[in-house]
Amino acid sequence: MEPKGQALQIGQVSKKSGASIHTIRYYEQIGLLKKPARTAGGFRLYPAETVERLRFIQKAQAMGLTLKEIHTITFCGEKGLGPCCDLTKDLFSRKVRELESKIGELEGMKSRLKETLGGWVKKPGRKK
Amino acid sequence: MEPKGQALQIGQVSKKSGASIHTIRYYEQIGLLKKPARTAGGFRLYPAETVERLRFIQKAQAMGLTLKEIHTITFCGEKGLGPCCDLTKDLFSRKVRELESKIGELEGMKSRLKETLGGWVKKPGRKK
DNA sequence: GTAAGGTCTAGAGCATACTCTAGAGTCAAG
DNA sequence: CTTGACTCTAGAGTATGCTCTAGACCTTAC
Repeated sequence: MEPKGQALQIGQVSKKSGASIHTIRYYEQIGLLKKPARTAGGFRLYPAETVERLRFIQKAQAMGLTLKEIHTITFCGEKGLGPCCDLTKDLFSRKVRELESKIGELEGMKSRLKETLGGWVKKPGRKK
Repeated sequence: MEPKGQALQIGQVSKKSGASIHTIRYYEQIGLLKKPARTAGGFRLYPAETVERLRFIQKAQAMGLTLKEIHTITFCGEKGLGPCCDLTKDLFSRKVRELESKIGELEGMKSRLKETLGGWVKKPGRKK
């Protein structure tokens, strides 16, 4: 295999991906990123794909997945990226239901709040 | 002043309010409940209102308020309960807007998820 | 007086996802 | 070889709202 592009240091990965250096190391710590190669001196050296991976993680977070869930789906097919098995599909379906119930909850809160507010505005200082 | 009802120990307050003993002590710690009277031996003695107050807190949480916000509104009128000033109204209005934006966010997540799912179902294993 | 059960305190632990620090070591340019 | 920018580790801190523990102490009934 030819060397595809040169390895990136953590700071470069950080800039390209938008994830902070701290976050990248944190992800490694919790197993969300594989341990990268190192220089003789101990600096991390990442392949270019890592930037993609971080972007994928960001997108998944934007879809409401937790890091744990992202970990599950990105390693379930061993490749590390993309939809790969029923596990992922199930997770997504479950997540949709979760989001729906959360939305319902929030809407309940909202209407309770609005009701309360409306009551105050209409009869300020008056007891029912 | 006549003694109105008898004082309750923390366990009784817990049972009547549904809040755990730990939670009640935690609320005291963060200032959400006033420090209660004590027996000679140091046991907390609560007036019956405390149960009401805990129920109020639960309701407020169900409306999406944080403990900090509940603290603000319940002490802004010095009485400890109910709507009392513009501060509370403002908080509620702000909260409604917050909830609306959260709902929008979740709905965005949901549609992104559903879209992704739909794509997988329609063309399983096929690259675009 | 003694036993059972309730309560006390200070502090640690949990879950999530970071965020930051200190102090030391590394790398590349000039 | 020095300088400056970058990176390293281990661990603490942030925010929210609890939840639990250990070991001691209090209360009440018998």
